[in-house]
Amino acid sequence: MSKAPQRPRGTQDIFGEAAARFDHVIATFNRLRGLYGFGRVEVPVFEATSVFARSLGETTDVVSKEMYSFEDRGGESITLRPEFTAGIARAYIENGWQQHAPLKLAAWGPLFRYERPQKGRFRQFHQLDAEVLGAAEPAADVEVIALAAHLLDELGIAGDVTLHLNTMGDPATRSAWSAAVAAHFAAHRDALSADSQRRLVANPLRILDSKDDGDRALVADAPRIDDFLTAEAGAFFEALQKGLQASGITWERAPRLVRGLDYYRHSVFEFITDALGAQGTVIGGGRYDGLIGMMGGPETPAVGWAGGIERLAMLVAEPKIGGLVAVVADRPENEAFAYLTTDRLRKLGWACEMAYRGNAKRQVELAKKRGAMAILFVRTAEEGGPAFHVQPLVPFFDEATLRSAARLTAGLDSMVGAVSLATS
RNA sequence: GCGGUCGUAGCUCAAUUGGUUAGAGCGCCGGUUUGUGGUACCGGAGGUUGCGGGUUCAAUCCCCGUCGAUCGCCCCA
Repeated sequence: MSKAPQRPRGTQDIFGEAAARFDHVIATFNRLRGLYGFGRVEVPVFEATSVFARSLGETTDVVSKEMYSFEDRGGESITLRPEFTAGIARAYIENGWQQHAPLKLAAWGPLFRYERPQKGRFRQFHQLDAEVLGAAEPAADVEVIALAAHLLDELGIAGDVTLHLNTMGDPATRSAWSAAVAAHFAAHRDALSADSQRRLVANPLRILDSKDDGDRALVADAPRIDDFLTAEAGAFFEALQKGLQASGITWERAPRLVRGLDYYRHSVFEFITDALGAQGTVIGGGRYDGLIGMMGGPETPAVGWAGGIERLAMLVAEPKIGGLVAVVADRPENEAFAYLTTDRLRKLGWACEMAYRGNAKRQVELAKKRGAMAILFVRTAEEGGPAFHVQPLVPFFDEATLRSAARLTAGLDSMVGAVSLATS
């Protein structure tokens, strides 16, 4: 047992009901992003380390300790993608996608971060991602947020999740506010927790979401960004809120919600639930007008979000699994008819399966255990062709469904000859 | 990186203050019964108690380490 291979820490084998939830989240996302005109984009799962290192700037902890980086055989430093945005930005620059701007893109897939696992936090995890590149208008922010809100609604979890919204303003706003916040906390340095004294040097804005009770008192009368907004930044935030309101989206103003990296501008938002403990952010995003320019591309405004598939999957209701029609040959000599029936059913769009082994009785038992919707017994009619007996197993396997089955057998009729349909 | 809790059949869990051949349900395999079929009964397989070391006459239980899981902190792109 101990010699058997064990999956690496923080990875998961997703199966059964959990896999069905996972799948449901992705399917819903794919459907909705189509409704909003977001095209699918595929970018590499690994990139040159510099792609992520640059987008993360000098956040040394993140770059040095929390990325899966290694040297390939050519001696190049490679990193497993810890986020989508940097790779998409790289692709945008490299392929000259500015010709397509404004470009609406969607992606989903695995991401990797070398972190201590917690509830809803893994080393290989999966995210949905939606980005609008090359649009400076607040309408783009409205649209990506609307997509996120719609997704939560379709997943049936909108009631558990709150949209927290803030603005970082433009660069002038941000630097003025940031400096004021730093000055405020510096003036009360001795009252800050040890962690926050460290933040004061590394990233003062992060003190705003400290969990320390003592810090919170100081945070309460920290300078507010609203007092530093330039006319332009204020107008942008105003337009965003008007757009959201007109779209029927509700939100909570979160004046202390921030992004540490300074290429973020204007909108910052997170959809948060309290149903998942400390890892309550289910979708997070914002506008990152400074990123593409910083990575060496043309100055390009952009806005987007990413959502944790695992976290979303934990919140969705149990999807109904199964629902197959089990085809059972009453006797071995009916197997050929059963194969034919199964084939026809599938080509007519019915989900169905035949058991691999066991006699008819056993197959019935297993079909029931597996949650089949109905059992279709294939028999031999007195005239020699196949005869069928339908046994519904679930309440919603109703008359319409039975009629469809009748139509199926009618189709078989022309192929096989004499057919009789027996229903109970 | 730091701290708390946890780790016993395939799964969910038991096992009196450390005490003899570590149990049950479900699942799995086989049989009987039933017979348009989810039944009931009988039997069977399956564990070096995560792994390694220590204390003890004796360890699932106590101690140390390690690997995982879980909850929180740090971090959060």
